[in-house]
Amino acid sequence: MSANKGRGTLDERAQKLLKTLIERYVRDGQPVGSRTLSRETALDVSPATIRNIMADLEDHGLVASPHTSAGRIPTEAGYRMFVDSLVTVKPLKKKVVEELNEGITDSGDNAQALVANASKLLSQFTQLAGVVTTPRREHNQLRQIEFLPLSGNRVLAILVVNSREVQNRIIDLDRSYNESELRQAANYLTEQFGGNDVVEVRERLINDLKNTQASMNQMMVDAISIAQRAFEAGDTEDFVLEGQTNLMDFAELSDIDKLRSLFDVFARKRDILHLLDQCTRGQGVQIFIGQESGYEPLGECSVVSAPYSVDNEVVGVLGVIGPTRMAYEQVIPIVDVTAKILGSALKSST
Amino acid sequence: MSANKGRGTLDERAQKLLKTLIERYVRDGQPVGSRTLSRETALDVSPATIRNIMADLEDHGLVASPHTSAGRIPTEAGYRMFVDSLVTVKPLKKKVVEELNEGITDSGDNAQALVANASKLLSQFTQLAGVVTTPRREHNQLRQIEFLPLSGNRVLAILVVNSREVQNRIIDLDRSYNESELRQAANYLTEQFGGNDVVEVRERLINDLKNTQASMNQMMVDAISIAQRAFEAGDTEDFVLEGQTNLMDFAELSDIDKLRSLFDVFARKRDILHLLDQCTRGQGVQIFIGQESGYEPLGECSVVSAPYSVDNEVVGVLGVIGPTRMAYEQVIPIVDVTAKILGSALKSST
DNA sequence: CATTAGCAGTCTGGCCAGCAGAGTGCTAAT
DNA sequence: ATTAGCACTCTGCTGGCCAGACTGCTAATG
Repeated sequence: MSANKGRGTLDERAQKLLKTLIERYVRDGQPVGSRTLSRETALDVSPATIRNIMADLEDHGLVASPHTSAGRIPTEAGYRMFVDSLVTVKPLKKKVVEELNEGITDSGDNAQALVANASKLLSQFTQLAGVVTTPRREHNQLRQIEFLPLSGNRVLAILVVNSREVQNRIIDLDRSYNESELRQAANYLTEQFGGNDVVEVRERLINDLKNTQASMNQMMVDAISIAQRAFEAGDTEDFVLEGQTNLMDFAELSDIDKLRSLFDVFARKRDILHLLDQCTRGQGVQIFIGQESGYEPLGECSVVSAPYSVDNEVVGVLGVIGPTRMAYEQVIPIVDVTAKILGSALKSST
Repeated sequence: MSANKGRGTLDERAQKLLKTLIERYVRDGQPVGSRTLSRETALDVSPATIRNIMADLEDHGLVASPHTSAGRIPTEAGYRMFVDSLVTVKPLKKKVVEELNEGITDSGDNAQALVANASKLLSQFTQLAGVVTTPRREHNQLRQIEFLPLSGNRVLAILVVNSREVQNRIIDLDRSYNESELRQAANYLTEQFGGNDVVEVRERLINDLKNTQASMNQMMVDAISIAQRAFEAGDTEDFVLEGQTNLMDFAELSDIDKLRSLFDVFARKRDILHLLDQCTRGQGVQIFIGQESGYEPLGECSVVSAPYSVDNEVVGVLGVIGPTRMAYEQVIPIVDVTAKILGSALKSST
């Protein structure tokens, strides 16, 4: 038994064959036979030899045949090996990078529009479904607070953070406040905490309320309790999915039931968010192949994702979702570059 | 030739048969034959008679047969007649109304959440796709204006309207303004225009700028030109679509290409918005059947919609989209009631 | 004269056999 | 170790066949 058999490492030739097999299979979706493979490679070996090697690859669990007299198709393990060590990512053409850059930069300057556009571009350029989580900074600088009285004991709190994001929340209070009370409270808070991190502000608020309650006048106490309520609910995390209809073109998803459960997962959002969350750790492009994601409806799908950062802080994840049989060597650089562009676009708009 | 033949009006018996034919066809999607129809009705006529009547109905263009030896299925004209004069809408059960009511009312109190929930409920209760346009009032009462300086000549304008909606826009100006200038301008505008209708404010702004420019001090001119910019861009109208995956269960849409073009229309949004816009005129439930919508991808779909109002003013449209073969007698009251509930829910949250 | 029974005609959908095409695994030769 | 050759197998397509379901027509009926 020679080195390229059994559980050992793979022959270089075998690797090369696996690579071309996957590339070929990705191209036209048909199981690849030995004859085709022998013609495709420059190795100059006969189909018979290829058949032997294919048997080895099958032992390794890297390829499989759908039935006796079909060619081979890659298994998930095969794809895994491919993306880990075999794939040669083509650097993107300058023109493509420019198009991406313009597409994102030109999309107005609010964060939501940038994100939506990035998602659209991802789906356009890859012909898969693009997905981008809304940015979510650890460090949100509080700029200003306003309170407006509503009916009953309710108050509309408006927080301006990071100089262009506006959040507003309705808070229920224990008693009603008039306009001037609220204005005083808002001014006090803005003065006191403006320029500080939101999380930090929240902590200081909690402390202040506990420790110095006695020494503060009623207005400040009120202001703080109002503000505390306003900070309670964190931002709702979310993502923008575009081009999901692209997925309907793939034969492996033409089964309407599979497609439906896939779309249902998208609509439910929770699972996808959880999955994307995992991509936050680690930097650079990450790939989930098929079952690796742990979600059944994503069974025959892969996720290629990359976190994007502003000021060296990871604020979100973007990527594409498509069938396991996708052109990784093209998708990977697109995801990679888009993440970088989006990151800097968000930065420059701050 | 008797009264129920040719282009004349329809026999009562013929109408009854058309009705049960449609009800039956809606139920199980199969062409309905004369034998079935004779058993289904209490008319006590033989299949042969039914066949004669069916021939009449076919002359009238109300039913058609897919091929020689199949039963009949309703045409679009048939459905049209059905919904116009034949259908007996069952009033909803109290329990259902309550569930709808609670489902919408309990969904927090911002408008966006209410709308999203209404859409979800529509899709749940009908097993079709639910759609609700975001409310858009003619009369938006301006409550307050704030300006915050950004980098360069840009300013973040925050408008509070109708006491709980907050809009913010970034505007480019011809020169930069410092914080105190902006505050003055904001105060001036809020004082001057607070409580007025946004559209009206805009008009007054344009006039003021033209007529009295000379007599105003620079600050006011600045304030007005800033505000004018802020009012320029109208609200972006939009809709919330839920449960589109429900549509994948219908046999008439199992063709993946039809499904795709349908979903593409949803994603493009523009056409759907235009279609829904048409439902604004006229009150009560409106129905588009198949080609009537004028949009090709909606070929085999119907839209059942109703406008919803706050304070007697129509502010949006909601409805469901599903295959032409849908249970109108159930869908119609659901849409109707949901529109009313959503309207009053929006009112009470003002 | 409307209604009905009966009958011939027709279209679909499922089933099966047969066949070409593609590819494998094995064996024996190089 | 590689390769040529061969027998074998599995798919996908085609055409024929048959049962089932309806219709439209004609002639009979109250």
